[in-house]
Amino acid sequence: MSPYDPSAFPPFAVTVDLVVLTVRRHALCALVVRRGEAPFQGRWALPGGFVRADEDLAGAAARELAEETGLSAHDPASPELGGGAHLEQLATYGDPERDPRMRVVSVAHLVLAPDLPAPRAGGDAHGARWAPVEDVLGQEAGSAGEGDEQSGPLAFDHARILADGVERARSKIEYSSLATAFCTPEFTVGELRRVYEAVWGVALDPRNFHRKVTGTPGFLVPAGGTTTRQGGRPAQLFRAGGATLLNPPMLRPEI
Amino acid sequence: MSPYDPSAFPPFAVTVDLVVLTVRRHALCALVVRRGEAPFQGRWALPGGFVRADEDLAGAAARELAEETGLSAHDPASPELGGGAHLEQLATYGDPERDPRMRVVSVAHLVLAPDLPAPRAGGDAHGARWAPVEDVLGQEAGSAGEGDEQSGPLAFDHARILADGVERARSKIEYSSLATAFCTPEFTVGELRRVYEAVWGVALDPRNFHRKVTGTPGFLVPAGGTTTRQGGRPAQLFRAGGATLLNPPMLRPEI
DNA sequence: GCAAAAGTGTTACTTGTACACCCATGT
DNA sequence: ACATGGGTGTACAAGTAACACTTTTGC
Repeated sequence: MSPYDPSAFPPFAVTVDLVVLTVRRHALCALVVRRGEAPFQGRWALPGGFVRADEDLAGAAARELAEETGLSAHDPASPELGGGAHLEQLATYGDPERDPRMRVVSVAHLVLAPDLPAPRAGGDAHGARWAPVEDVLGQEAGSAGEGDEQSGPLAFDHARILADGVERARSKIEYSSLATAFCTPEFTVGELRRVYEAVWGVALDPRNFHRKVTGTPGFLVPAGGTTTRQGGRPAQLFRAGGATLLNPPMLRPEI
Repeated sequence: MSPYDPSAFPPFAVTVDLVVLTVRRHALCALVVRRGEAPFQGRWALPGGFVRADEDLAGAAARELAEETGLSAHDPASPELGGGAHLEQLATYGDPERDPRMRVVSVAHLVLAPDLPAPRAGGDAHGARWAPVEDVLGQEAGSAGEGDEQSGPLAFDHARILADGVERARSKIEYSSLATAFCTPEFTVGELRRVYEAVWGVALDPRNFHRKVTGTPGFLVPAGGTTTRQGGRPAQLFRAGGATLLNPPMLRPEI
């Protein structure tokens, strides 16, 4: 077979799968939908779907995201849309056996969103929920859940995709301002710190954290007001600044 | 269209493209091949080809690499094969217009290899060369070359893919031991330092660099002998140690 | 001897870390 | 008054940066 011969090539289906992460009740959670059809009927899976013939990969991911959650994506390449979630390509999964029916190559995308109302079951999903990643990726298969929420491990290779997405998020907030994507447009230093604590699963020193983020030029810009929504002394409100790279990085505590 | 409906999906061609990087004569170079057919006939492009129906993405990338260079890839997931090059997935490019003939989704892979003999033009490529990335990505279009080597910018969106691969390599050697993939199995501290200098395009302090890499446990292991192949006082030979993560990272000088 | 590259020592400075301590609100 | 979270000061440890200096080869 000659390279790029337009007439002879094996046909593939191309899909996008979404790792949608948020922070809820001090835990990192992922959006999962219940599958309505075989294979893996009744199992939880990542949201996703086919790429259409005329759309690019990021466009397909943004469309699926809107269909499943109502969120609008805000691709860093495109101009700012207020309130949009962060969207980036994660990796591509193309094992010949990953879908028992046919050859499917899936381009996984990572979405980081602020805490949202309960997800709406959009499109063809028969149910949707925010699953704590610790539960769905937990080593003890089938024992960690609260009961009826458990339906075995994720469908297809989605556990692997989710693990890769979580690892990407965990490492990327170290050296970028990505953690602000988990916050509402205006947030306090403490809220941002609780994001780091939930994503990393560690406790950070509030004093040193405050100095670090407020002392990095361009990372945070004061939004003007204060809030007491977390209790205690009123805290300054900030917005994400223009700086996307955090140098020196936020250090993740060992173990 | 229902998700995962095996009968109705738009057909895609899936290819792998390779960003093969090496360090030659103090410069970071990428492998490019001359296209033998339209479109972009006669232009330089990244090596690549179709994914076969029964192979996975990394397998297709390793096969193309062997066909174009004779190199064997050493996927970090699989056991160590002596002398293999580092191979990892880079990103996927799927703009509907990226290939004028049909819908092609390309899964780009990044390969880091030690300095090799002149590339052999394998398979269907009508020529192959190591192109300094500074030349092929240089801002001055058409002026930087030495003359006959120039044939305009890279075909398709390959300039973008190459830029992404170079950026990945530049950032990843900061916090991992990946730079050793550019070295022969046994190398000196000075040779490793020249890799960093070539990839980053900066000069590093030889004394501090030596302390940094030899003082990081597990990064380098003594191989036993010495060499004077770089002139001067004999230098100890090392192999890459088991440590893949470099903590604290090697700091890339500003600007 | 001289140049070149490999290593070691030392010092000044920057940054992270672990605290003690005070501030401003709700109850 | 007290609890809760916000924010500042400070001392110590650790790591970087910029050097001077010695070692061992080839020419």
